[in-house]
Amino acid sequence: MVSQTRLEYGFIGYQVPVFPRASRSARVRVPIRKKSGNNEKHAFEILVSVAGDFLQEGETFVPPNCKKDQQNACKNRVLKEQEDEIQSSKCNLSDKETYNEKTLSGYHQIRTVNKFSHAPDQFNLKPYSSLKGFDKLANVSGRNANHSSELGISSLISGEFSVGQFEDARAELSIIQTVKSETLQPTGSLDALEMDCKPPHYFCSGSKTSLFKDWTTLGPSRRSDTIETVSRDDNGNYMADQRIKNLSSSRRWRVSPNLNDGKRRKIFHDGRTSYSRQRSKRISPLKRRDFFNQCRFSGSDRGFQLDDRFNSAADKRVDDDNYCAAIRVASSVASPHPHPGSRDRNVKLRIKSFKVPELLVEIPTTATVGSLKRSVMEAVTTVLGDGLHVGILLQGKKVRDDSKTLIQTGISRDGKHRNLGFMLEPRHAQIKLPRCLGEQGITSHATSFTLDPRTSSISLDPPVAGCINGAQRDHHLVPSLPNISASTTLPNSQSRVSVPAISGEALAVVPIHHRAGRREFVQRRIRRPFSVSEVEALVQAVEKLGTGRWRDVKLRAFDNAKHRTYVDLKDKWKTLVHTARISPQQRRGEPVPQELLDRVLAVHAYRSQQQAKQQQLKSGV
DNA sequence: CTTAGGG
DNA sequence: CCCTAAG
Repeated sequence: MVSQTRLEYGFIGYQVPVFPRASRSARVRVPIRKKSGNNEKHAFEILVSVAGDFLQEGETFVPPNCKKDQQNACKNRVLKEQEDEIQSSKCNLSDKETYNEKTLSGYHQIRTVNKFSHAPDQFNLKPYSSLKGFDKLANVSGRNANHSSELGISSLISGEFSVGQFEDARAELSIIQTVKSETLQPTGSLDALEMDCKPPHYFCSGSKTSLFKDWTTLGPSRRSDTIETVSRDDNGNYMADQRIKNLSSSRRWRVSPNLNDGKRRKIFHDGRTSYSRQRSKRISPLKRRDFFNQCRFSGSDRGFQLDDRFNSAADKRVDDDNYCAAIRVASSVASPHPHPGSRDRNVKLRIKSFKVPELLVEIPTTATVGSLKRSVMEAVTTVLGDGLHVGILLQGKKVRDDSKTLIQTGISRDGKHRNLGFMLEPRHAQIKLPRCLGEQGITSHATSFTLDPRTSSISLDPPVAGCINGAQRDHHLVPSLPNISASTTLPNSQSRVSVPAISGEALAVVPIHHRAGRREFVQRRIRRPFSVSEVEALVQAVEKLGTGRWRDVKLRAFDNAKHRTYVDLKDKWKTLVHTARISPQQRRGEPVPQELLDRVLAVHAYRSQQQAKQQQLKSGV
């Protein structure tokens, strides 16, 4: 039985950011920046650069421990050659076929030469159905502000999206063994989306280590949608990087769409219900921890300030919330005479940007491109449709009272520097779920799905079912309820189940500072059994270096295997020793040649002996 | 960040 | 593979 190789894709295109996988190993960020010239050309560059974030199994790579500037230099070299390649191939970017072929193949070659192994995994989501609602979204007026914007957002979200990607991705799929999504989208980085009564535009964002300094659009647009670019300053980039660093692990909203019926779910409605029910059925004890981890929920007072042009203390306060989508109102242009008492004046709010939570798609290599597209589609719609509500952020503070007027809250005054923000937040709170209570952090829908290549069906990932399911019962309560998770006040996650001696009343009013000590959940790495040749390499290295120098072993024998950390190697050695000791009948997986196992035992025995001697010496002296 | 071990 | 105490 051949184990299924799977791909992990991250997405950043249309406001679907990718966050770094949690890992202790170094991660390279991908670059993208704005240029104001030929958008299609840029699209290509971006794709190339984005591809740089995906490492292909079995190929060499820049060692994690290599100096950062070395890495960058390396990357730049790749990029340079890449660009040269483009020039020489004279690929016509306006011709989609040519564009795809040239760029991908060209890039592939170059990166191989340069020991970079990447796969193009950039997707851009293209709204191609009616964009009704954008007008509503753009113009929010009077006391209906909340309602209006929610309408607009809902319309936007409910709109149909197609998933654009390379046409020849199929070929790539067959080549790529595994793709890791790397950091593409730092938390809170600028995701400006101009939505001024226009269709959404495509863009991606970069980070400090970007090869490109600015923003640009992503991918050729099938439609004649306007493409705009939004720039961000270097300082913003830097800050974004800092944030990412602090996060140090990925936060994903994993999506578990149910595609078995082949029908498109209705966002915000029936889909949600049927969803959770099915998920809850599939929860397995195996994933209990993940389940717990994913129980965390986004408090209603979190959000992003995405637009660097609005940098402020308030921005910093919320900037590492990358679960919530946020909408930034660029300017609230009130009437020329903003009298406090003039209630019938309208306020025009222009939403500058918002952010969609991260999502992760896991899909077998044998899946078709079509199914991949479908997967992404489902992932996106599921995340978006799983229930969001709109939060209002005024000068960094959450406006909870829905009954206040804009004037009362100050939203209508002085449109220019009001720092008004909208947040798209998960609808469901976890507050009624004791098991989730102590969990730090947020996240209401963290789900995942896998796609079966044969049936093209998407299976739901068990872990998250229960919490979401449970939470949904309470989703009406959420928007103005204080988040009582009180997690940050608890010593640690040990208090997860049994809440310490804090009265319920106290809990209810404990202010939440989610970002402090909040933990992300992390996608468990894909299991990748060691091949015989890997075992061979490992044994050889250990024979040479001995046990206890796993970093050196890594460098020596697995330097080009990005997915094998020294901890992995140490663990593998441990299991090898175990395997060597048990009877062959008890062994599982690909059989390891007895010869290797003998060597394992020999080395192990020798090292143990040495260690014992050391101990004796110590105690003797 | 690495090691070493338990889970 | 994950998690983490220790160094």
